Amino acid sequence: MSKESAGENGSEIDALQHLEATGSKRDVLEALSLMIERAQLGVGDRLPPEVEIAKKLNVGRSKVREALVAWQNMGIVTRNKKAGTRLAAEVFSQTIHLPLTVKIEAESLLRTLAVRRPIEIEAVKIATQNVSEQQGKIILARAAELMAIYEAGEDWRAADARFHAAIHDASGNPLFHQFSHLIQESFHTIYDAPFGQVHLGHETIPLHPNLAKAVVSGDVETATKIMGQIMDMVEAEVRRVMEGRDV
Amino acid sequence: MSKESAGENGSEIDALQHLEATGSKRDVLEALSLMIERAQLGVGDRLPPEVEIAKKLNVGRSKVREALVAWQNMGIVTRNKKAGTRLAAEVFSQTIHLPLTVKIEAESLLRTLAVRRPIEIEAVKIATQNVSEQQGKIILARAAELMAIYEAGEDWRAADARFHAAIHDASGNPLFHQFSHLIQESFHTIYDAPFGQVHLGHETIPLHPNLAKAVVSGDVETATKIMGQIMDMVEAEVRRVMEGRDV
DNA sequence: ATATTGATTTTGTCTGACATTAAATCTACG
DNA sequence: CGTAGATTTAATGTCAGACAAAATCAATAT
Repeated sequence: MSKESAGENGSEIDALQHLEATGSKRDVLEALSLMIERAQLGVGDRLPPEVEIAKKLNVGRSKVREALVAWQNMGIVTRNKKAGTRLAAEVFSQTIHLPLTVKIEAESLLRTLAVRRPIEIEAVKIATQNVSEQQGKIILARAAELMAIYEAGEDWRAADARFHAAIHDASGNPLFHQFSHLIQESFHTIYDAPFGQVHLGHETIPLHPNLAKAVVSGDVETATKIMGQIMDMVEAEVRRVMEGRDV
Repeated sequence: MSKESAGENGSEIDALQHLEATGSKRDVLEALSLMIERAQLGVGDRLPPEVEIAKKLNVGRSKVREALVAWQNMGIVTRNKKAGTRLAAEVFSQTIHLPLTVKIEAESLLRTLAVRRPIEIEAVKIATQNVSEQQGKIILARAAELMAIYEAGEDWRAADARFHAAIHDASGNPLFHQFSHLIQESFHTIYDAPFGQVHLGHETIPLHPNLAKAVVSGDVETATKIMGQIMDMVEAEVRRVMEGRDV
């Protein structure tokens, strides 16, 4: 949509004015999001070549590559030799009337959740079956810590990540940790800025101590049920945020 | 285990004799596997620095980085500045008496399956609920193609991948495709060589046409059940291969 | 009309240099 | 003698420039 190919002479991409990226991958992605919004790029449209992006943002081409590959892994863009980097069609197939960046973010967040949900449930199931005494103590401690930080009104997101990491550790399968890490990263690289204030998922925090108890007591059914509830609540919250920005 | 730090003077790592890597990421990982086995490296032991590996294998340092980062993402190694790249403890915690490379591969394969299982089941569930008529035709066609190739005794692995890809497409969520792609890649980058001949999972092929039918007819319960069976059978087959190499 | 060849553009890779970081070593002082 | 802090050093992280490979597009020949 919009103008089919944005790169015919490369002029309107100049919406990407240098933007003072400090150099982190995250900054690069944010700048690109903004650029996409400014230039009104849509399905299949091309992003500027790596070298141009690097020049404009004043970072190395390797950094730009790293960022674009991250998007590629998330299914947001496709990359081919000569054809360049293009916005992946599927991501934008359902058109809604939000600003494009928010649209990408919220939709991707829901897609990410759809993948995260079964992983978290499986992880907690295996963890509940295999948890050692020491690991159980860690899980309980993390839950208590999370609750305390939450009730104190501070930023509990890191504590939340640590709690889930403890469960992944207890599962004994490092891949759960890794995949969750990947997902976590996609949350943060793209969604932190717009959704940061919303403290996505805060309604789920009071459930976590009960989840911890179920895990250490070996109650698989309860543990997986609560984890499912948590995932459902996060999803509902994302949808609510989308609605809120809509209208 | 083994000699604690393998890099004190870099001499015994010379087991990594140049090995004629043709340059693909896969080749680099294979060469490193072999090197680890030769040098009898164990938990926490260090791999040589990137530059050395690159020099020995006659590839660019960027290639070596790419390969090591892939292993890092799979949880096989940890990477820190000065500390270098080390074999991750968790991966080797259960010591069995297989050659180290096979040990890594089979164990990692099982771990990978544990993550893949819930993803595939969730994907087929969503796909069954959302599948369009056209996508259904594709799925049926892929299943038929897979069956034909299998019965002809040819290599059906690519067809199998296409079948699953069709289901992921039908789910409408590109992330399923991406995650599955990541997993598929870990299968191939590490496990293809030793397990290639085994044609891992061949017992499951006759189930696929029924799975396709269940998906297009909207029968969620049957579809998820068959997918679960398929995953179980692959896992059982991996375990059997491990046993076979044991003793 | 179709196939082939060639030019061009863009990503992919290599190389070498420098920045950054964290371990290891050394030094000074209690 | 031992510990805190400063210095050295070795490894990954980043950058920039050059070249390789590939895919598109155009021009040409059959």
